[in-house]
Amino acid sequence: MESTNAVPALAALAQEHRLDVFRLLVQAGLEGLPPSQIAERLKIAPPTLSFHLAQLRHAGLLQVRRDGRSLIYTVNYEAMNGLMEFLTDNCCGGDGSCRVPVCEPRSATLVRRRAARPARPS
Amino acid sequence: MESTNAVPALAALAQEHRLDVFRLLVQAGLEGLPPSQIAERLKIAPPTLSFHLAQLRHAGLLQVRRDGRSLIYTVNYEAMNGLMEFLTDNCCGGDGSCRVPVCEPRSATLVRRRAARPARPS
DNA sequence: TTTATGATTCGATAATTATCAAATCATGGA
DNA sequence: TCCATGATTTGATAATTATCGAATCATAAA
Repeated sequence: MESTNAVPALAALAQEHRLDVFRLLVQAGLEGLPPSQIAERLKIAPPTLSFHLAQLRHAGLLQVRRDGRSLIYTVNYEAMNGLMEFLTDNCCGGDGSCRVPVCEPRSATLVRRRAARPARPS
Repeated sequence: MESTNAVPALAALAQEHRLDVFRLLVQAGLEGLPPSQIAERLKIAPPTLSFHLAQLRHAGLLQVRRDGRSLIYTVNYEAMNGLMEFLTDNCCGGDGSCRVPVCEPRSATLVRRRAARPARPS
């Protein structure tokens, strides 16, 4: 994740409806949900939801696949983890004391420790 | 961190200058930096920077203290960690496979594992 | 008190964004 | 082919946001 991607991603999340949608899909996991169900659960008008889903997708935070007449939206966990890493990059001067969040559904490798840098002269 | 706080926090970060400022302060750690140095490093006009610092502060992401004529801005790590937790809340249906990011400068307890929920019937 | 410096606030302007009714598109079934 | 359903796109409107010159505020030193 770079600055170029991070700002649109954060902007996408910085809206009540979109944040709700994103969090719902984070919880839904790889299975995902169609707009009809999201709209019903969160009480969002279909055109408005469609607009927000497009924003999240263009920001790289969501992926979409088709299943018959339904579209299925899922979280792009790689982008989500990349954003977390970007925000905490070189946290506290990179003393190695902080950890990066990693969310990988049904995977074994879940937490990576940052490479520690030599302490700065004080 | 709740939804009420998360949207303003994300909105605060969803702007190029503010994201740069925040990340610079994340790296600066508890020591922090005065606006004059931030402005110089990031090439931001003082009134504009002041506006952005206020946004970040009102969002709860920054704290400020005074040192003579200078103000010193620092990251509110608790708010930062709360935001991370909120975004990854119940990740992947809460199967316990994901971890929460925690950044605590000069602290020992750095990663907390989520409480796993019983698996849903499939 | 006067002056200098670091920082914020005011005010005006330009640009971006959220919403939803109506129309359109895409797929599957009759 | 025609119809029904799930979803998106268009278009218009209302609301919010970023920027910076000029003015103001706060602290420290002369």
